[in-house]
Amino acid sequence: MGSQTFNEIYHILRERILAGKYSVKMRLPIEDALIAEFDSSRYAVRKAIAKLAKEGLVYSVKGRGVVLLEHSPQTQQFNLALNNLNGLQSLNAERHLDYQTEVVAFHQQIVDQALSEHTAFEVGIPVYAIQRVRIVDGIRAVLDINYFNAQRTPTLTAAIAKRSIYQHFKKNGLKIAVVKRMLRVETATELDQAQLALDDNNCIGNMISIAFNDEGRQFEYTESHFIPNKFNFNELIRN
Amino acid sequence: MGSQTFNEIYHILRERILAGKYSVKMRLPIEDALIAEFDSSRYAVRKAIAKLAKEGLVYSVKGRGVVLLEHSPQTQQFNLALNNLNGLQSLNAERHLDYQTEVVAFHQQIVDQALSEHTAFEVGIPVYAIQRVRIVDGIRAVLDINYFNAQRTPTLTAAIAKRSIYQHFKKNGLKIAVVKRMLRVETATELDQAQLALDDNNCIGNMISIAFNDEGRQFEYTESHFIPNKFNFNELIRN
DNA sequence: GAGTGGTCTAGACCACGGT
DNA sequence: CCGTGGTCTAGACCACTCC
Repeated sequence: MGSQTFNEIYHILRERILAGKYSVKMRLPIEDALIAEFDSSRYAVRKAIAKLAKEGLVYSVKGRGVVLLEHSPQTQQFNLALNNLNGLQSLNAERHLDYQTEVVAFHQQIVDQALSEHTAFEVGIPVYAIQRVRIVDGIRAVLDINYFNAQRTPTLTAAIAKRSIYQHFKKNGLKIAVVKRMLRVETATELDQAQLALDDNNCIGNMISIAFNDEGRQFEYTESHFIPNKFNFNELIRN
Repeated sequence: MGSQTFNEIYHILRERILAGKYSVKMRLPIEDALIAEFDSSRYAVRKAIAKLAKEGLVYSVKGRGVVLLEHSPQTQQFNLALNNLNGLQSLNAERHLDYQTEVVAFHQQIVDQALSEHTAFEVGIPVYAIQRVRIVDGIRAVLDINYFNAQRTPTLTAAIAKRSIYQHFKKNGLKIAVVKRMLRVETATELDQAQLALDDNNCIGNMISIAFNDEGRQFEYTESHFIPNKFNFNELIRN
């Protein structure tokens, strides 16, 4: 995978940028110069630059060139992307926090009208309904409320839910193609108050995820309720 | 702009997808068929598909084809992207809420060590420091705390801050290239409690934005503190 | 093995920025 | 005007999926 032309160019350029090699002019060399240096095609060079741009390191201006973005320790921190598809791991996975999981509820049910309206699952299909608390550094930090389409996921058990559902999916050949996410701040419910270490806070962050397999079918609806002051979400917006 | 080949193909395919024209097979026609139909190059067709994928409508699988993602009213809602570069407008701009602005504070200052550490501005440079409350539907919903590099932005006044700073920038030729964002949930400060309609809630959402001009220079650091239960942020993650 | 998307090459012309 | 990135074409070969 890493031996693709554009990826090699990307990695070399990235290293040079972070080492400050282009910081005098605040510009990347022009495309023709990079094509000559790497003895490759324009396609590969442009794809490498596009990857750098997606990461927030550079910005292309038509008619002028490829500009480097200023980067400080603070703005660098913003580059730790939220691109992890896994469940809790997406929350500041880079810290590699140790955590335990407590399964609060585990059962199967049929989707009714009310559940259908917010999960987007069809009425009548069977789902696994799971509630788990994630204990991070000894703190009850996250309440995960999952609904998995039972027809599109391998068989689940409470024991699997205590370990890693996503690893279980991976082992059984379920491929996650796309996740749509929504973030909001909400007043804590009684369930949140009971399960999470909110201290004096009476609100939670709610990360709603809808996941699709590689056949385009939704197999998951999840709400992750998390305590304040602990988790960050990063995003990059390009013009 | 809209007459580019790939953009035309994109719009046509998008319309067909939303009209359900491909929903039987849950697939897009293969690339060669689209090349033939639109009498264009593979480049244009692939670029159109890439745009659909970025939007969360399709997903390409090597060796199989381009799969349509299931879309329901709920998952469609997730497509309203957070791609607006403007300040408050990025918060659910599609609703076109009427709002008023109250300028709470407006002054110039020099960046000291403490301010430098969280804004990423260099110590010693002059900045505009502005605090504004956004009153949405009569509710004090957002507290914007802005710092603008005075050397890289056109002259600002309190009157401009009451209207639109971004329109003022645009008129004066400042181009916003990239915005890096961070989202978190925090315990409300005394300032938040004083300025926002928090009711019984004691937390806020905090959207931190660092904006760069098209020369790659940071010109803005902003914190937008917003009340719970009112704003949503969407995101799409692809594998 | 046939079908399909991913990568790559070698060109061409256009649109925009700066001089 | 020149230099630059953006779009586009016409091909080629590779990697993966499915039968």
